[in-house]
Amino acid sequence: MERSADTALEGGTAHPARSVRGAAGSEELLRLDRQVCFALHAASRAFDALYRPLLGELGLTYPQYLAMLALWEHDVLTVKELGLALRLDSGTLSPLLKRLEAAGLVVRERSRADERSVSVRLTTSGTALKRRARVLPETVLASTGFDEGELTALHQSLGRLTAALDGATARRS
Amino acid sequence: MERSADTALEGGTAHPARSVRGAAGSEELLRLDRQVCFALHAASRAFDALYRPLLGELGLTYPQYLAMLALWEHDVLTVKELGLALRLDSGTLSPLLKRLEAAGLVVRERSRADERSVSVRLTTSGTALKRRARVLPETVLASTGFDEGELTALHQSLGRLTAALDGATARRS
DNA sequence: CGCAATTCAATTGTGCACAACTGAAGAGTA
DNA sequence: TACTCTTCAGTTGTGCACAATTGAATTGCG
Repeated sequence: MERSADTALEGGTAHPARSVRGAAGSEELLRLDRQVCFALHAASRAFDALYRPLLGELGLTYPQYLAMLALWEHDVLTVKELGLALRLDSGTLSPLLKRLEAAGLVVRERSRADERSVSVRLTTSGTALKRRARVLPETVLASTGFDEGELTALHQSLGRLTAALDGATARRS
Repeated sequence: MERSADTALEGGTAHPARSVRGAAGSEELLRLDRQVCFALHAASRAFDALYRPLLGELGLTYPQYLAMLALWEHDVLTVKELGLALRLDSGTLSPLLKRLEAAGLVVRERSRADERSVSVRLTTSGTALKRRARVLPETVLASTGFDEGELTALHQSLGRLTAALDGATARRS
């Protein structure tokens, strides 16, 4: 007897779909398929999976692509500024930028003005890569199957969600 | 002269907000703040930051919590089934489950029926942890500031997005 | 001025995530 | 039955992410 995992985990009948509103038991609230955070996590990884081969042709990982996006807009940024833009700390950015530098896309140098900070600047090669990246957004956009309105709504929704979560985290600490 | 990173990166005036609809230049499409994938990525990390201290009290990381959610629903699952539920492969799950086993929350054993697969089963301690986890969903829900309707809409939107991206990734490979 | 507090980038340690691969076990077929 | 194909979990290597710490540079305050 072979019981497919899909049947067991997706179409399962053990937990009848109770009305969404009203006081759902804590039993219901702990269901995996009720967790928005998991849906978010899954969507993020699905995006990553789609981007991975496309970015691979450019020699970039997804977080490296995000850093390049910021640099294509600003040409030169300190590690601190990049961290604010990408919501990443130096522990993540330092090795990432080191790899971008090894790939010849950026150069890093300590600012003369403030010797504590490090400026990250695009090289000619890094600037040139922008041209090859231009096709990416449309390719990915098409893959979502979303129209402009849906996408905007989702984007705004995510923005508010992130702000609310940030606020809650800050209040807690 | 001190120019705050926020001014430079968030409120920047270098790129006037063009109408969302219509043919935006590729220049516009590469803007970091236009990337839904980045908004998703950021929201996911914001969730993680909120969960981290709460889960820390239970001795769990966020992915470990997701695995426990699946197990609290099913008591016993193979690594394969868990991977389908969480969208993770054995390369991620094997060490994660090893840590859960070291923490005494689960036991792993080769199935007698099929010696290839490994069953993951909750221990008494693992089952008991569920009671302490019950408060989490409501705490987190409250932090989002979203009402039931918004949350459901977001959840559904993410579901469709993930399915579409999965489809596109599959067609490409 | 001089010293404490802060800022900034880097490092270390832990854990997640995926690709590529390994090896064992089962399934299907000539 | 014997052979191949597939399935499953685990390992290795690379890279992201964060906490905690370090050390240098700057700022602020007495």
